[in-house]
Amino acid sequence: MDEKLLKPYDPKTTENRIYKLWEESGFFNPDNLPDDRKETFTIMMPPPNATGTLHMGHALFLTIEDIMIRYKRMRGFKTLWLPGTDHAAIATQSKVEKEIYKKEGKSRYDLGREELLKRIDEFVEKNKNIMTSQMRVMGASCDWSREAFTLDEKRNLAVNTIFKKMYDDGLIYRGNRIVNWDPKGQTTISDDEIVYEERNAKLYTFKYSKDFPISISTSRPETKIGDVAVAIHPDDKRYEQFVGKEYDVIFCGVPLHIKIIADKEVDPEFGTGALGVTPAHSIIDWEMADRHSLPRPQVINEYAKMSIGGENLLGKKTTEAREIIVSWLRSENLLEKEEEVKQNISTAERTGGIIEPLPKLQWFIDVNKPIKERDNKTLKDLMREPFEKEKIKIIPDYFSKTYFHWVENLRDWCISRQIWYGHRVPVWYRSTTLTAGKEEIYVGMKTPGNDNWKQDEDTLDTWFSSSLWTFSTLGWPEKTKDLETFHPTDVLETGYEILFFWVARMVLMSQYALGEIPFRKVFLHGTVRDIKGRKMSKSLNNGIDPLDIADKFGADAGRMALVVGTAPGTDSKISEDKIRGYKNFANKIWNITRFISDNVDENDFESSIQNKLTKEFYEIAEEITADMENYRFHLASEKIYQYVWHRFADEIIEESKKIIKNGGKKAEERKIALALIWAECLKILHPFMPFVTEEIWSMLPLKEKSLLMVEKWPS
RNA sequence: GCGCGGUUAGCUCAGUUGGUAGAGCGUGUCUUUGACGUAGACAAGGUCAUAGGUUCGAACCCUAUACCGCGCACCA
Repeated sequence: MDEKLLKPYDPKTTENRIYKLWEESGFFNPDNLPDDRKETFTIMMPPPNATGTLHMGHALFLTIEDIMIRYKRMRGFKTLWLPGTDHAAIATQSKVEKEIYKKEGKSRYDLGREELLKRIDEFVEKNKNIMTSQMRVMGASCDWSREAFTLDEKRNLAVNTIFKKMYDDGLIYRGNRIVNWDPKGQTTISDDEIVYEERNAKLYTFKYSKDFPISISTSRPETKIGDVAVAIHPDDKRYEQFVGKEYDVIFCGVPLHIKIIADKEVDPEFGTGALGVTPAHSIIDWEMADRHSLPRPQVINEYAKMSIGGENLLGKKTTEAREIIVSWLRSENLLEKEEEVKQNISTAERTGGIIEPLPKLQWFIDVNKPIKERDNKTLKDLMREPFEKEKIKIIPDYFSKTYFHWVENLRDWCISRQIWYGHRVPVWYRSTTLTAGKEEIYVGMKTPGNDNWKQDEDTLDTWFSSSLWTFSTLGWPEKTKDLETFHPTDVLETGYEILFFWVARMVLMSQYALGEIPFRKVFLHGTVRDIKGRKMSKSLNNGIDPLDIADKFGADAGRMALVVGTAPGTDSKISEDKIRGYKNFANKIWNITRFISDNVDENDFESSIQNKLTKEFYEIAEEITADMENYRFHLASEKIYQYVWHRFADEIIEESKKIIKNGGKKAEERKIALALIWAECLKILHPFMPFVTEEIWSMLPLKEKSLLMVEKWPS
C-alpha cells in the first residue's frame, strides 16, 4: 500500500503535481492522443475578458466544459478544447483608463493613442497569465498549444478579411444614423450593450407656443428645441384637420418650424396622442424623418450638452437645460400638466453612462440585405435557419424562443467604436486635389501606401472579433487542417446572458463566412450566486475566489459543488458548506481506496462480470452514461456520488468485511469484484473530480494502465 | 404590453418519456465495529403555490389565478 494513503487526502500537495503530469503527457493536444482516433469532439472555450481574474462563473464553465471534454476523451474521441482570452475592448480600456486616472491623474488624451495602447497591452498580458494559471488550478484539460487571443495577429487577419468580404458584398456600410452614444465612455455602443434602469421621471404636457393648436407630452423638454414636426396617428379624428399644416414658433428663444404629420407609429392613447418629432435624438423619430423627409437638426452634442440655443441654453448640460425650459414654459403659461411616471432609462453596460441617442457617421452591418452567395438569404435568415431546422439545438430548449424573438427584432448592427483598444477599422481615406474634394476610400488588409492615406480612427465592437471565434481559432482564413478537422465544433458552452451578444453572432459569421454552422449544440449555464441569491459583485464584496476554494477545499470539491444539482440554464447558489461536503467526499474516495487496495490480478476481472454486484454497478453506470450523453451532468454527478458513498461504501464494503474475514473462495471473489467496481467508479468520477481520481489511479496495483484521463470509459 | 422561467422537507435544490416523493446541509438519538469521526446506524420532517380539467393513475400534461425572477418592447 502506498504510504500516502495512510493520511487523509491532501489536495494541496496533489493537484499541482497531477496537473503537471497531464500537461507533460501531451494528451491535452488531440494530435497526441493514443490510438487512432477518428471522431472529433471540439469545444472552443468562451474567452474570458482580459480585465481581471477569474470568478466563480468562470469556474463553473471551466468545470462543465472540462467534464464534457474529459468524458469524450475517455470515450475515444479526438478531443480539442481550445482556450483563449478576449480583449474586451471597451471594458478593458475603461478599466485601464480609470486606473491611470486614479494613479496619475491623466486621461487617455494626455497619454495619446500609442502610450495608452502600450499600457493596456501590459495590463492584458499580466491578466492573461493570471487567468491561464487559474484555469490550470481548476484542472482544465485544454490544449495550451493552440491558445488564442481575440486581438492577436492571426485573429486580426481573420477580422480584416471578413470585414473586407462583407464590405465588398455590401453588407458593411458607413452611414450617418442615429446611434446609442455613451457620453461617459465617449463611444457608440450596440443595442445589446444597453441596460435599462427604471427611474422616476416627470412627463410634461405643453404647447410650443400660445397659438400652436396641439399639446404634446415629453419627459425630455430639452430635446424639443430640435423638433421639426408633430406626429399624430392617421386615424386620430381629433387632429385630422391639422395634418399637412406648418407652423413657425419661437420655443424658449429658438425658432422652430413645425409640420404636422400623420404616422402610424404614434400611439393615440399615450399623453395627448400627439408626439413632438425630434429626429436627431430619438430612434423612432429618426425613422419618421425618413418617411416624411424631415430635417434632422442636432441640438445635443457628444458630451450631453446643448449645442444650439441662446445664451441661456448653449453649452448647458441636458439636465440643466431641461429645468431652464420647464421654467420658461411655466412663465409663459404653456405648461399644462406635470405628472410622475416610471421610466426606463438606457444606460451603458460598461460605464453606466446615460445613453444619448445621436446621429453619427458609423459603420454598420446590414442584417436585411440578400446575399447572393447564400441563395439570397439575409444575415437574419442565416441566424434563424439552423435553429428552425434543428441543426443547432439549445439546451435547455426553451431558450430557442427567446432567441427567435431577438432575431425578429434585430436592427442593423453598429460595429464601430470610438475607442482605441481593439481591432482598428481596416479602412483608409484620402482626399487629394485629384479626387476633387471627394474622399477616396480603401478597404483592405493593410494601408495602400504612405501618400496621404489615413486609417479610420475607430475600432470594432469587441463582439465582431468574438463572433469569428469558432473558426478564427482554427486558422481561418487559411485553409488549415485544423479547420477541416474540427469545424463545425460540437458544443458551445456559455452563459445564457450572452445568447445574443455572442451565440447569435457566431452563427451569423460562421454561416456567412464558411457557409456552415459554428456548433451543433449550445449548452447554457446559469449564474452562480451567493448564498442569499445575489449576484457576486465587487461592490457587494460577496464574491468567492475559485483559487481560495481550491486552496481550502481542493479544486475537485469546488467542481463537484458547482455541478451537482445545477440544471442547465438555471442559476445556482454556492456556499462553503456545500463545497466542504465534497471535500469530505474526496476524502471518502481516498479511504475507500485504502480498504480496496489489496493486490488483485486484473486478469480475474473477467470472472467477475457476472457477479451480482458488478451487474448492479454496470446498470447504474449505464444510466450515468445516458445522463452524460444528454448533458445531464447535474444528475450524473449526483448518481455516482450516491452510489460511491451510500451504496458502495456504506453497504457493499460493510457487508464485505464479514465475507472477507471468513476467507475462502467467496472472499477471493468478493475482493475481485470490489477491485473491479472500484476501478470503474474512479473512471466515472474522473471527469468530475479529475485530481483525486488520477492520484488514486496512479497508486492502484494494476499492471496495464496509462493515465486515468485516457482510460476507457466503462460501458 | 409581449414572451420565458420558477413556486417540492427548516435551508439550498434535484426529480430524464405521468406509475408508492429524493439528495445535500441542518436537527434528534445511538455507535471509540479493524477504510474513513472529514465517519457509521437509525429517526423526525412534504395536502409538490392555489383552483379546476384530462387519465386507471398527475410534482410531471391542459386551463385559469396568485406571487417571485428574467428577457424584449415601449419609454412622446
